[in-house]
Amino acid sequence: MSKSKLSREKLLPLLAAHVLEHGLGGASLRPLAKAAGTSDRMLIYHFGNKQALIADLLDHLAGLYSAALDAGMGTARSRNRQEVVARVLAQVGDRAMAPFMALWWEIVAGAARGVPGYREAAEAMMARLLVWLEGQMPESDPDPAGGARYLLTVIEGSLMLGTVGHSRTVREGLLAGGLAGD
Amino acid sequence: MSKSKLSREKLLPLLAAHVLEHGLGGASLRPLAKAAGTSDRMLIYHFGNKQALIADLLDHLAGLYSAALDAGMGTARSRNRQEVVARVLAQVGDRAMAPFMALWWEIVAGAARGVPGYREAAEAMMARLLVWLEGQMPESDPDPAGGARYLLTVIEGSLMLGTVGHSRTVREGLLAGGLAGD
DNA sequence: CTGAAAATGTAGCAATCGCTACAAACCTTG
DNA sequence: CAAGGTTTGTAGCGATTGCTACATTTTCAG
Repeated sequence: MSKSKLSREKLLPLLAAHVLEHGLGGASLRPLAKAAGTSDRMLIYHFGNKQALIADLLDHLAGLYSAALDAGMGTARSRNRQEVVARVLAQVGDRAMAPFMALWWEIVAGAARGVPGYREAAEAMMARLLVWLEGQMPESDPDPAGGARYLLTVIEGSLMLGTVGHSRTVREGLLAGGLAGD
Repeated sequence: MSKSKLSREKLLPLLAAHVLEHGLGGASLRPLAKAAGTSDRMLIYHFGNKQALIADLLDHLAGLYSAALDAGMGTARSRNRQEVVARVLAQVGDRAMAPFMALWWEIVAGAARGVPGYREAAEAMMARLLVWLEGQMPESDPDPAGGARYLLTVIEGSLMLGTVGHSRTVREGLLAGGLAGD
């Protein structure tokens, strides 16, 4: 292991906090370093270059994301798909998750542009979310695997429309699609 | 009118082309100017400052977006919701729309971070897409307005998962949700 | 204790950022 | 043609970018 993996893992949480607050795209070495209590000099020393730093950071953030998911949702099973959608949207739309959401769209944008590492990170995060969603499906569900994929699609669409100011569109759409309580 | 609106509208298509190709976030004045055949000096002269330029540009891009939508889809009505989803995904997932998609996620990311002008642009673009979608609904549909909102949610979720490498998840989800031909 | 390796500070480089000061060219109106 | 506003080129400013050279301190194994 080059350059002591330990130091990097001490730094990552502080870097992640800064990125969650200020965004990923505009993050430059000196502010990042200040947030982590070091110098740009040391960030390069530990991570090699900025791109490697971002890659490590994305990986770390993916871990934080799934941890936040698990922490936020109780273990009680939902009784039907509508309840799954409602609960997930309620949790993920929570204020505490807002920095993650903002970061998430930045990652999606990076993936769409082909920025190195972004698509992999996004894919991993969605895969994790999908597994987690499968665990949230009602016991009585006839097709938990397919249903989870279906709900994931609907939920992500809802989140996007919500961040863009179309919460009302989402509400009416879920109602019409039979995915919201009437 | 300050600084001749005409000049700005001559510039906007060229600026838009550059932004569609190279992204919005990393766009800086000098490359933009070169793409438009001017100098950074003149961009500031015509638009006042970069933020105003971006605002005008977002508005122009929203126009391009809806024009591309209308141009791409024929006038033939779909027979059911599955067909609407399939056709819209086919068109919007087309190669020609890829630059728009990449730009779109950048706009969403900006909206989520509260960058001035982004949320308004995104909201307007989704509103336009929604109207357009309503016009694409099957004549026999029992609830075209609600259905369009529902399909918009599903479609946008599908697009996001697609750009992130989860096309397979989308396929299986649409099938399970009764929104894809079996 | 010693010597090598790891870790860190200080300074700075070339490039780019948005933007501006100044002056010259240009075009319109009288 | 003259005057005055509109448009443009040139040059540059101060700040920031990722990164490096060089020297120094700290740490740890023998």
